[in-house]
Amino acid sequence: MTEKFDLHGFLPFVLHHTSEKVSFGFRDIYRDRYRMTRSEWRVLATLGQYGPQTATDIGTRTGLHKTKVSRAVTSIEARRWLKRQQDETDRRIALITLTKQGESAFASLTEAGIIYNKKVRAHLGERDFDALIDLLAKLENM
Amino acid sequence: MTEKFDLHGFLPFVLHHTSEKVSFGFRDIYRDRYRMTRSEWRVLATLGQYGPQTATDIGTRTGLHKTKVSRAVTSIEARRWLKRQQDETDRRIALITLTKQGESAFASLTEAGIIYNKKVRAHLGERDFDALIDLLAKLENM
DNA sequence: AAATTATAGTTACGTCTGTAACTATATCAA
DNA sequence: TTGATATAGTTACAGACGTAACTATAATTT
Repeated sequence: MTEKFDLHGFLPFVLHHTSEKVSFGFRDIYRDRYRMTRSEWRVLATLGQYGPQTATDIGTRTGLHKTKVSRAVTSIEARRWLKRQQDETDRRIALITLTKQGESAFASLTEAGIIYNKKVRAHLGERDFDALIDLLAKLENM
Repeated sequence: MTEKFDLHGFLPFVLHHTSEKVSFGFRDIYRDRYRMTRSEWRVLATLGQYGPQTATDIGTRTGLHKTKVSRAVTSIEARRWLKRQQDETDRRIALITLTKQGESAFASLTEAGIIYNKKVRAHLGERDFDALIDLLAKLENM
């Protein structure tokens, strides 16, 4: 007896669909306001939230591939939103730090992010929203 | 008083990160077995699950942009995994149907999909897994 | 110390994607 | 009926991405 496959219960499919849908609304904001890609936004947000760190740290925290991180860092650097300073004792790595302009772009986007997130939370209901966040966090630690 | 932004509670960010992580494992399967892209797999899966339908239907069900659907359909057609037959009364649309080869690729991948999904379900726990699926479904209908 | 292996990060190349413009057909309005 | 608008789907172009190969440096092994 073979089991039946059901797309609605297939997590990679459902998760991706929902993720894209939820991301759209906020993507418009950072794209229209600053012409940023998703990778760039994710790198900026990680630097804003966790402070100065290496490219590898950013990759670990965002789940972005190191080439995406590298390209995003290069392009954000070109806007003067971050600076790199090479580590003296290990010259392979560099500490990446947001500039004041970078911090202020981050502040501007997080302000919009909080509003956006509230909308989603209201739509879904606070209880369900919080439960969802918890479940996703649990899933990330697999 | 300004609220503090927290990436861990920001749904677009968390959702995308988790989605990519969960998708990786299964992506390897359809990529290595058939050299398919994610869009192609999603189109194939939708045709397999819901049967013959138009490109617009596929787009609605997958959330894929119509250009992605168009390209995926063209490339799956080139493998002889689907056929299109133009509607007689509305010649803008075509009904897309899997061939036997398409059905058998779908069967092969869903078999692997069921196994993969079970692993994730076991990891997360059945109760949590089912709760997560329900919450995502609720979110999709926003 | 020299050779080997591992890690951080970048780059080249081909593929995939997003946007906008386009073709073709159908529907609606005057 | 004609003209205007809407819908289905494709395509061109530029930009983003994934893979693998690469450079540079550090750590480990012999």
